[in-house]
Amino acid sequence: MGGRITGYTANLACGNYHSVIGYSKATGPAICVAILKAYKKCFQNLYYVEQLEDPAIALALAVQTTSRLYSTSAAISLNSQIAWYARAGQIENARRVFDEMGEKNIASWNAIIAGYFQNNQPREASLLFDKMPERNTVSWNGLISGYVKNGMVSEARKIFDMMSERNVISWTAMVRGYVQEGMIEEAESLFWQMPEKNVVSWTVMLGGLLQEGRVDDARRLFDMMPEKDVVARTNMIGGYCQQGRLAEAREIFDEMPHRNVITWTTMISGYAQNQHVDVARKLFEVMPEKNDVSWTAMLTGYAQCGRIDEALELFDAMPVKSIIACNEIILLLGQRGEVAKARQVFEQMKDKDDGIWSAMIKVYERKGFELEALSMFVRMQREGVGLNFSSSISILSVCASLASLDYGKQVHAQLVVSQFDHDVYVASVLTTMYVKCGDLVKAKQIFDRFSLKDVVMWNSMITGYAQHGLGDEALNIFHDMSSSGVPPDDVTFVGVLLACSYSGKVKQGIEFFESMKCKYQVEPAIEHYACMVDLLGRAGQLDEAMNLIESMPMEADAIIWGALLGACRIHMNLDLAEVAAQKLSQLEPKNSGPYVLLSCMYASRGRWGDAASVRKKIRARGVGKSPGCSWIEVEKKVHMFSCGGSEGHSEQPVIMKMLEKLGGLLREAGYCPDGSFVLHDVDEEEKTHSLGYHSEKLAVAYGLLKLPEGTPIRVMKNLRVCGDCHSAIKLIAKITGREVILRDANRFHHFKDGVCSCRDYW
DNA sequence: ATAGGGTTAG
Repeated sequence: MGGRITGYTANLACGNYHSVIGYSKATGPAICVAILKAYKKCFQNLYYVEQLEDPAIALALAVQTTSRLYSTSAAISLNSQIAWYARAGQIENARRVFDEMGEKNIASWNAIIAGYFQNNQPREASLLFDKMPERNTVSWNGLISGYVKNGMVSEARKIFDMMSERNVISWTAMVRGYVQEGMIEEAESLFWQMPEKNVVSWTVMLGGLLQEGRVDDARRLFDMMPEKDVVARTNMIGGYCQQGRLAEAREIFDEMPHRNVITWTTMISGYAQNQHVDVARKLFEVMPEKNDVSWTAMLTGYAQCGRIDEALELFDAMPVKSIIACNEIILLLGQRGEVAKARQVFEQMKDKDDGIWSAMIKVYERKGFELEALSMFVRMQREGVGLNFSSSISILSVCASLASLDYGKQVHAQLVVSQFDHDVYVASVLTTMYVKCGDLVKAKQIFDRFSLKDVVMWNSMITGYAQHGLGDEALNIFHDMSSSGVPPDDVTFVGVLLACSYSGKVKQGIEFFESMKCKYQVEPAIEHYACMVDLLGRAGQLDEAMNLIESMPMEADAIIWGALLGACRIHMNLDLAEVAAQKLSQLEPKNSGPYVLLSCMYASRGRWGDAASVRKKIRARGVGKSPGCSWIEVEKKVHMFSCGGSEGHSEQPVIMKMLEKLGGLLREAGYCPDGSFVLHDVDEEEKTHSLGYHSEKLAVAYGLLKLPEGTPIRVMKNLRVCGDCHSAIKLIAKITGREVILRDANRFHHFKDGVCSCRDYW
């Protein structure tokens, strides 16, 4: 029987799985487990074999498959069952087997203790260790490695010192512990003290040096090794690859007597990560055996150098789609804007980790599918998936752009529980969220709690104050930032310039703009020019603004022309407005907004002929408003408005579909639209108002009028309020005597008694 | 089999 076990091991190592199965004629319980492992490798494209978490099911499968061929009966020992359950993360089941078993030997105790360590319960493990009737070296070593796994190196060292008889494994585990904590000197000194070393100990030390980036030291150690096996060589290859020293890596690779999957994968990923994807692909094609890790390595190689089509092709061909590969593909598809496809990959995954959820949410957030992102968040809550660092940041950004304070607070609460809120970056995003939702007090509270602020933190507060027109407060923060020693970056100056712009500090703004380059070494980017155009324009210096646009080192974009157009509206400069509107219509052919605005300007001057000719231009281009819908949130009740659709209601079904979808999302998100749903088809409105009303905004205004008296109106989706809508809301605020706070893409508008208090509204 | 080493991502 012993001989057969050796045969099995050798065959397993060489990948001759069918030979392994051939040995099962004379099988015992231990062998049966081995067969299963062989099966797992052999049938790796059978997903359920990979998924076996229950030894009972695994056993049934083994008996079924093997007995069909060789009439095998088998059992898995109770000790193995303990380990099996523990590996699968089912520590309760492991404990049940342990508690129910009649006679426990040392191995049973060792197994359950190791299980608790694996499942990150070091305290329970050490309690059990104290209760053990007798201990052997395996028990002591298990304790060392258990503590190391849980990052408790000093505890491990105590045990190590306490042991009366240490073997190579005890020493190696301890060295590994120091390596893991980056305590490389301690690791080295212990390593050289070892009374006896084997390949594994050498490899652990080698890995430690490589982890520190000391490749040449590692190579010296490597050359000193009395024997080198696959693992040691693979380790060395990986080290060279990480430094981009591919030639040296390849030399070791070529000289190796045996290579396994991991060796090949290491080499392939080395090439892929160093801009040699095609070389990697050639190796990938010839490698004798691939697993999902090799496929994933190849895939990420393509992904990282932007060869998306090849990455997708590889993904489709993958027999087992690893979580990592799915993650990569979801992000890639997202970048490409193929959001629905990304969602499909997401839904098809059998088990999702928290990273996958954040990837999907990130895609939605980046691509502007805010409601979908929120709906994913709600689904996460329902399925008990906690927020992690990345998903909480995405959700907070979504809350910020929807001005959804309710969800924002929910996320905040969870961040407090998980203590992620101690992180400066998270806190910065949190601050931004409160700012965008209009809660400046809360934002400032969070901001003040951090004594060590980073740039992002400073920026979010400066920009926050600036966006609310609190120029002096913003500049005060900038002043504090300067004295704190954190150097400002490009974002800081966007905030500073905005602050100057919104509070009319023209001279100061120009000074900041000039000093950012010479004093702070921040090169002005297009955003800064946009701020300056805005600043000069608002102040009525339209020619200066135009001169700046013409002298810019880069081509002006839609934001810049939009800023100029806005300024023209304030100061009624029709000539420049024509220029700006024309540029805008070139840059954004589908956006009819600029021409609508222009026609309004002519109309307000009584120049009906010009207004009509501009509207003709809009029609000639065939641009209608794209169908869309918008919602407002009033005391947890949702009011929805449809808008757009070209003339003749041709897109009405599309809109209705969108509304249905939106309604589903909102219902799922915990709103109760039934009974408080207001659907407005605004095309009707549009007919009665001959001039270019922005129907969506008008719908909102109309909706406000219909709200029950005394209803507090808090926050809206970020609408861009255009002139006509503005007067409508103003009028309604006067009629109803109700206070309305409305968030624009740029700032807050405050309507009371028919007066709007936002300073620089055009 | 119960203790020690290597590969894929944010």
